Amino acid sequence: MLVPCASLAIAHIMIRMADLPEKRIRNIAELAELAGVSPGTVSRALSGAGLISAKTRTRIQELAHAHGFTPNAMARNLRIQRTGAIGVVIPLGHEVGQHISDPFFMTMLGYLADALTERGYDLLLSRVIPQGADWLDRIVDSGRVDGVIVIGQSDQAKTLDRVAARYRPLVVWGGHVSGQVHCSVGSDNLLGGDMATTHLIERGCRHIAFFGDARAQEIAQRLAGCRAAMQRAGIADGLRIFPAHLTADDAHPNIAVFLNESDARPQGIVAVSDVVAMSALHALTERGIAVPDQVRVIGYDDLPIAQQTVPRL
Amino acid sequence: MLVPCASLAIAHIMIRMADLPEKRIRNIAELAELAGVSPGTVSRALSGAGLISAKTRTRIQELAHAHGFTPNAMARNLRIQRTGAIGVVIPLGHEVGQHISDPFFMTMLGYLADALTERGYDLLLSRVIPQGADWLDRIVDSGRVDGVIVIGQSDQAKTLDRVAARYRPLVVWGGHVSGQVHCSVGSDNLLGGDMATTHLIERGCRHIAFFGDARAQEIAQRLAGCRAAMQRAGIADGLRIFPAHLTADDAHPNIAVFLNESDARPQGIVAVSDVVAMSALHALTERGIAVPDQVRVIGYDDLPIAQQTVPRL
DNA sequence: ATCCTTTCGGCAATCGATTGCAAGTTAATT
DNA sequence: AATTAACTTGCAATCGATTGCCGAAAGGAT
Repeated sequence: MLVPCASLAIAHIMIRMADLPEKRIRNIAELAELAGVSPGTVSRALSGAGLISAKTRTRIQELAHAHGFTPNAMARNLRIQRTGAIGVVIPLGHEVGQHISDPFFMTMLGYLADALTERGYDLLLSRVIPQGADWLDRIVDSGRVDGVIVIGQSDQAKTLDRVAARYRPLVVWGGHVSGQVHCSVGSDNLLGGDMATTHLIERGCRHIAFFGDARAQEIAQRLAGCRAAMQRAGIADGLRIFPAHLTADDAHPNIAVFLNESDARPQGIVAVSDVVAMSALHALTERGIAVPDQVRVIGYDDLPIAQQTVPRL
Repeated sequence: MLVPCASLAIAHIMIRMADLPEKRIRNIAELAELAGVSPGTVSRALSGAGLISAKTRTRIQELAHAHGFTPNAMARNLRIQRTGAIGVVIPLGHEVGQHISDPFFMTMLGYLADALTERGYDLLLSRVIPQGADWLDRIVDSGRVDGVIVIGQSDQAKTLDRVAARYRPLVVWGGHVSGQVHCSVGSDNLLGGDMATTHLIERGCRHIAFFGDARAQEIAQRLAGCRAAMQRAGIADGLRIFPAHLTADDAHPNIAVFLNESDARPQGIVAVSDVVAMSALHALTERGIAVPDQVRVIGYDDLPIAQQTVPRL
């Protein structure tokens, strides 16, 4: 006999539901029914500005609060065509092994998160490995974000330009080249590379090693700045370039190998990022090479963590 | 005469639109009209598994691709009640000044982002300063995420328990206390605190300083472990506690002040996190105190950045 | 007491995609 | 050739909230 069992179970459920301090309200319509008004009225009561009497509003708001009801944000987003979220995209084009846990990204992300959440935006993070040309279109057209921040141009300048031509709330962290369509924010890589190199030259370095993979636009610009400074000092042939990757694990052995080539040991190292610089520091101290007495090292990003190394960068 | 101007302008616009390789398709219905089928068919063609003939599918897919059309993810999410995003929440209850840019959060976030994006999930990040009891309800009921990860219990154990009782896809990074309702993942803080302290005791430390604010549950547990180890060694009165905050800026002067109290300088420092430990290292080296010869320091999190300090933690 | 002005709240369309059901078309079998 | 089976595709409801428009009710003025 199934029927008695079923009704017993149902009765049980009903009792348990009655035990609960409140029945769970799932949408505006249910709350409207409970309050004896129409869904539209509930919407106006909860979302603020609509024309509605003060007492109806407070009554409905209290009811909503008592039942722990929060209107579904996605339905709202769909209707008003606004999400309150900014997409942060990290394209890993030239460095497939690089992870978001890289200190540079994390620092960037941290500051972005602070700034955005302080302004009431949420942050939708995607790490993409660009394959095909529509990776950015998918994010931009997904309707899930009000704007997009791309961290690093990687090797995707063409895609960025194409999307930027039709989608305005797009900002790219990275270098700037004349003629580019997309809006980019970032440091002056050319000048930075120049400054770093000049700094080393002024301190007597003649042989300088540049650690970094010039396929990414930003890095290429830093290298160009570095070259310019060397040329100005008339020691353009003292520059050696090592395509160190941006991950610490990768950079470290790379640097170690290089240091073993004893001929023409550089007196200065320009590292393309602080992570690489720290990796270099490490390799140097392991071999008992004094920094900065024998070899000077200069990094780039000025990450907070770089302040904690001994010796400091 | 406005009319000719207007029509000229319109003609101009139309010409420019014709110049474009394709007209922009904004939704499934427009693409359906273009393809001469119904919206439902387009949906089936693009979303994969539906019953539809192979040639209609490829035809529509090519059309969609040619026009750079991507279906609106939010509408889809609303309908299928799934978002493909996991909410990561950082409640800053006891430490209002703490930012996401704190290295511990960043490291956590980095690994989470790697793991989630590798599994096809996006990551919706919110930093909340809990006020009122419904901060977590708002996130959980917003309908924007399929699950929530809370990083750190802060002082919100009650709220976490209440929400966990009705919402299952909720995981909290933090300590575990018997009787708690919410599911937590984390290190064994009690054991960790014990191990760190024992390590120092074994190396001859009798006076030990604990740096950390015990209001947060995790930290309280680490302190308890520390106490236990001291008691076991019969030197329970050698422990001093300093409520250092979790930010480096805050911890540093705190520690400096403490070190100036020359009486009973500790031989060992148990720092509640690596950031605090690094801060302590800093303050010590600034004063020319040898680590680990005069004072030993031990941290907690084992962040990658902690490997880069000299001396190592 | 009647008329006019304001304010309140309900109805229904809308945002864009998904999907069960049924109708229509084609292929297969007897 | 007729009947059945198997596919395709269209129709329309649905997810949950927002909002323009219109009728109803309340308040004020004469």
